[in-house]
Amino acid sequence: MPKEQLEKDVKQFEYVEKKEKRIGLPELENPENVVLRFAPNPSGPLHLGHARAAILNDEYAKKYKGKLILRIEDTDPSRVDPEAYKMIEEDLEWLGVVSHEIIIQSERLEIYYEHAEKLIELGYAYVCTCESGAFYKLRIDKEACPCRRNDIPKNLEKYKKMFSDYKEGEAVVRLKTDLEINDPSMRDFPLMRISEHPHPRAAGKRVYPLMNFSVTIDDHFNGLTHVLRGKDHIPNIRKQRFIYDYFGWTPPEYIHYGRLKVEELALSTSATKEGIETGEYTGWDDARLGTLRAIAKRGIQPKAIRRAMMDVGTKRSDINLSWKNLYAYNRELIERDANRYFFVDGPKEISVTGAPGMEFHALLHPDFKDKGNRSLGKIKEKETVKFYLSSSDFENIKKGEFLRLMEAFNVEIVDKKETCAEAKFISRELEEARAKKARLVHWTLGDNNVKIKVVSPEGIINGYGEPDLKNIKVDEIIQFERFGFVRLDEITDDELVFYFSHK
RNA sequence: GCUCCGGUAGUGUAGACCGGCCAAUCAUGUGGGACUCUCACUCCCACGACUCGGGUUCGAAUCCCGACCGGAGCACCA
Repeated sequence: MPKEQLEKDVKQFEYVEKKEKRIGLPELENPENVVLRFAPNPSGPLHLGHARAAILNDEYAKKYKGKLILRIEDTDPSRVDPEAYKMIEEDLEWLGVVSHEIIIQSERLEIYYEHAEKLIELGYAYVCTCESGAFYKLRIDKEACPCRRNDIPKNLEKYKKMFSDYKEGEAVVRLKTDLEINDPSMRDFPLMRISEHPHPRAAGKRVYPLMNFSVTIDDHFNGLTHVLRGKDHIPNIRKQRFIYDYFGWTPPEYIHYGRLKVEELALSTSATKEGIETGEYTGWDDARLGTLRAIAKRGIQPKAIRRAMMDVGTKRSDINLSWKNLYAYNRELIERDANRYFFVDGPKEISVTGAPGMEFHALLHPDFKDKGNRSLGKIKEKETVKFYLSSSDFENIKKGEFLRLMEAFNVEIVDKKETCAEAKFISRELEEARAKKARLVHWTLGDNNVKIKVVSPEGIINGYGEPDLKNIKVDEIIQFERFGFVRLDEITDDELVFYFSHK
């Protein structure tokens, strides 16, 4: 026996073996020719909750060199937002999720029709024209409705009429399950229904499959090997199982993850939509929302989200995702690329006398000198110079205080009023400020600055920024020193509009 | 109410299947300190958890039972 093999065998019996640390996602059960799917319903753009399903599916597809199908589940015409199809694809692209195939259920209605008919022909399904309340009552008592007793030709005839005669709510196709099942919703659950609501992509159609039916048909015909979805779908395994069995198909492996809540955030698409309509939110990308487009606008990197979702994994228990963790991952990604600038929030004037003429410079990034300098402006000798301080710094200063204007000089506060203060020049040396443990504050010049607006989830912050801010480009992420990271979203005629990322 | 599922530090996570190496991992956070012309970065130190009660066992975070807490489902939505 070769030495290598021997070592391997010995290792198997060592208890140390099982303590090897798992990295990344848990292994899949039967990972051969893996086919997965991400199946959102197109009622709006994707949010953080969707990101979990999308990313985890993507990671598994990559891990096993499998295939990921994007399946758009648009079989409830009343909940379809025509814009959503495009938005979902954009959001996935931003996330870096690669789908190898796109399936839109409203384009596959004929397949569902055909299979519903097949189930009727086989005697496994029937068309039920009972009033829904009446059926509900019978079902509670585990009793069959009159339609269940109809023969196959009769059912086929009624099925045809669903496409022409019956109105919405008048007929459904039901699967014959078992009236004795303890969960009433399992008993002869519906497969197809009529909706007269116009479908933006399936004009003229009025018969639609219900979720459990279309999902089963598609999972089967698309060769799904593994299904990763929220635990709210657990009961559906049982329902779908009936369909698999009637057709003689084998169901895929299922993995169900728990509910994901995000601190102080409502992820619900329908509630968001309502908020947009009433004007409470500015749009799908409102900074307060958990949509991916809102998060992107705030300069959060897709990789930060991916890492957070990998962290979270596929556990069954519910979790509460913390923004702090997400921000920490994001900071790690953007820190070294984010150049530094001064921005004063809620500017308050401070006039300084006796300063020498000088030019102010600072590094674009304190850890990378080769990135070069930025110019903070210049002043002339003996001029009374006006500076702005942020309102929080202004509030803290006291008369007689020794203060360091960062990258400039040291001053002493001579007088302080409600909205402005006067100071006199003392010295230029930073060391002196350090020795006196003086406060170091950032500033902008009174006459050479850029108007700035920062949009944050908490509201809008106005102020002034240093002149070199004119050089940055839309989409660039920078750090306003002692304020936080921001992303430039828009340059308007008179101001720069930033979105706040995090501290 | 009925039927399922879950509970490890503030948050997320590893360990659980196969009990001992776990006075419990890693990340984030928080507190303190060093560095720094930022409240960012970096470095150091500290803090902080097996929901509870029984049982099995020489030994339980891990197995069993119960309680409590949390969640999901109980649609002609997905």
